[in-house]
Formats: sequence, structure tokens, C-alpha cells
Amino acid sequence: MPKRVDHEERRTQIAEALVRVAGRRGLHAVGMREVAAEAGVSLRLVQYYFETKEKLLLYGLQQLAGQLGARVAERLRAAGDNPGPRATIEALLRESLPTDEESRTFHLVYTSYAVLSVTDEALAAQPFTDDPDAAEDAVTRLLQEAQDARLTAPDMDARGEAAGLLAMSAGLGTSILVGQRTPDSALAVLRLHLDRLFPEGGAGPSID
Amino acid sequence: MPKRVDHEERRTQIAEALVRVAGRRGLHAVGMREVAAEAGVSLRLVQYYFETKEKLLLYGLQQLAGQLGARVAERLRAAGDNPGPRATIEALLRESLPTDEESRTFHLVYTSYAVLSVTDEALAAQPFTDDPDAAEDAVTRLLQEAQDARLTAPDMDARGEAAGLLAMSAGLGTSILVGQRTPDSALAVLRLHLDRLFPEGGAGPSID
DNA sequence: ACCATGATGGTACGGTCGTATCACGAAAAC
DNA sequence: GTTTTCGTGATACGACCGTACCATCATGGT
Repeated sequence: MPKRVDHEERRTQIAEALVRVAGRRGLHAVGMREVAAEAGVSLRLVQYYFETKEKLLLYGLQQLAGQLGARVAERLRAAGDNPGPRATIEALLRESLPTDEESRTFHLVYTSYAVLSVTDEALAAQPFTDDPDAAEDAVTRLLQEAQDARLTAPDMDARGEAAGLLAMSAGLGTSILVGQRTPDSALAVLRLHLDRLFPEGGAGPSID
Repeated sequence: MPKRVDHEERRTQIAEALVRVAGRRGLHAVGMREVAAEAGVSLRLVQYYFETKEKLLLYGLQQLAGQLGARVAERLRAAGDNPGPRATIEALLRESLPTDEESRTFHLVYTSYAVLSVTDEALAAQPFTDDPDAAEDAVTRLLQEAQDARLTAPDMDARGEAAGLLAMSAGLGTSILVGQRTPDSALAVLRLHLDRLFPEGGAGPSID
């Protein structure tokens, strides 16, 4: 047999090129040829590792979803439980805001996928329900911890608040994306909400 | 001179077809020919009234933004001030949720435009900053009224809370769109937030 | 009655897209 | 050393897209 190439590595390389192009020119405008050029390979190679464009998009989505999951997990682990639930949640939500250029690209492409998945049934809707559900679970857990530690109101609906928090964070992210709001003002809005959720005095050390 | 046709009416008719097609197959997939077929006119006519596709999209966006503004204004007028600020805000935000098929199409296409506007500089970003700003002003005003009537905390940051409320509403709308959340559960989350904003006892009659 | 002109239909053109086909190099297996 | 098979390149094909061009019809002004 001839030289064996790590398929998964190539696929990742190409998928990363896809994400870069999509972030620059919009997911709707990416073509196989442009992805190939961005990845530094020939068009044929893109076809070789992903037989069809649909599969390429799907793989790109999965990779993006994986990155998001990994990023959130890392945040959770890095922050640990030491700074207190409030700071952990704040760090988590801040991560999910398109602040720097990288996360901006990430959010743009992810949102593009989401919009496409509504009409293009080929793009599985799983990542758009499973991942948010996982995030909701995580935030819910953190809120419950805070509740157990008497940091929040005893009658707080942790799951509902988590859902609201994440929805607000997502909405703020979109606002930043379209240029309506600055990352700083979005963060301020988020903090305002968290301040009401965590009555003064019980908050852990603020990270900034 | 030959028969004169109301250009604005025709343009509206074609733009409505555009929105219908975009809601069905995705904004990225709409072509001039399909829009023409949906509107019941020939391709040439679409070209005649909108010289280029970009102008067609722009017109469609403006019309969509106008519809949104009109819908919100109507809500504000219909609800009036009689049910109290809380109920008015709730009605406002509920309107901005993709509940029925019509508003679902509306939100999908509007979101598609928003995503496109990030990379396609041709699509003016104004509607994506002006309209939300107007909505924020309206909600801020309502919150201030409520604050003056001692329905909310005296130290509430009306503008910040309005921004958060709208962001959460937008995020919930997207969740509904991608099938992660049902309209009912989204509404419940919204009410949960409003309940905390408006302490019990001061709320006006609930509308349902 | 007869034009001038707005409205409309039909169709062709250049380009790009995703995909398929053909061909070749190179290295592991025997 | 030959053969088989993976990896890679170049290129062609058919479809569709947005746009442009040309012809025709209908009608209001004179």
C-alpha cells in the first residue's frame, strides 16, 4: 500500500479552512474551491476526504460544536468551584459572547449553521438542541449549588433562570455580532442580571 | 402613454413573494426565478422593478423591518396603558416570539438577513441597530413608567433591564426557531424574569 | 388614426458551482 | 521486481444563477 495519510487530521485541517472562510465571507458564500485554496490543497482533495459538500458542512458543524463543548468544559474546569458559582457562571457566559475576533468568527459561523438548519433538513438539528441543553444543565447545576449555599433566593427556579440566562447571553451575542451593542455593554447587561440573581453580599470575588 | 402600473404595489407584491420563499427554503437559496414564480410574474418583471438582486433583498429587508415596527406599534397601541406596564411589556415580548407560522417565517428571514449583513456589506446594518434601539427605547419607557408607579424596585436600571429583556426574548426566539424550546416554555422563562422584575402584588391583570 | 412609450415576455450569455471522470505517482505487499 | 492500491492532480460536465438583450403588446396623448 502507498503512503498512508491520517484522514482525520486532513479532515480537520480542511474543516478549519471552511470555518475561516465562512467567518470571512459568510457560510452561504463558501465554495469547495475556496475551502480548498484556504486549506492549501486541491479541489480534488476536498472531494476525496469529504465526498460531498453536505458532508463537509456537517463535519464542520460537528467540529464547531465540539470546540464549543471543549471550550465550555475548559472554562468550567479552569474556574473550578473556588471563585464561587456566581463568578463561574459569569465566566461561562462571558466565554459565550463574541468578544475577540476568534469567538466572533465562531459565533457567526455557528449562527449561520443554525439558520441553515431551519430550512436545510440535511444539517442535523441535534447540535442546536443537544449542546444548549447541556449548557443549560451545567448552569442549572451551578445555580443549584449557589442556592444550596444560600447565595440566591431559596425559591429560585434554577432551571428556568438558567434558561433565561443562556437565552439572554445568546441574544446579547447576536447584538454584538450585528454591531448593535459593544461587548462591554453586553457584559454590563449580563452583570446587571446576575446582580439581581445573586443578592449583594453573597457574591464571590469578581473576575475582570 | 400605455397603462401605468403602481410600481410600489408591484414591488411589495414581489417582496412578499421573496419573504415567503425565503421562509420556506431559506434566504440563501432564493433565486430571482423562484421569486418570480412565487409572485406569479415573469423573471423579467422582477428585473424590471428591481434592477438587481441586491436591491430586491434590500427592499425585502426594509419591508420586513417596517412590518416589525408596525406590528410592535400596533401592539403598543392595542394594549394601551390600561393593563399596566407589566402586561404591556409581556405582550410586546410575546409578539416578538416566533409562535405561529407567520411570525416564525418572519423571524427566520429576519435572522437570515442579520447573519448575511455581517459579511455582506451591501445589506445595510441600519435595520439591525435602529430597530432594536427603538424597541429598547420603548421598553425602557415602559419600565420607567412602572418604576414611577412603584411597581418595580426604585433603584432599577430601566435601560439595562430593557436591554436584557429584549436580548433574552431574542435568544428565546432563536431557541424556538431551531426547535430547542417550545413557545410555551419560552414564555414561561420570560414570565419568570418578569416576575422577578415586577415583585408580586403590583402586577396588573395577566393576559393569556 | 397613429405614434411614443411604459409594461411585459422570451431567451441567450457568461460565470460559477458541485460533482464526476480520467490519469498518474508512489509506496507497501508479495 | 512486480503488482496493487492509496493519494493526488487536472480537467470536463451539466445545472443553475444573475443579468442583458431584443421583441411585442397595449394604451394614452395628439
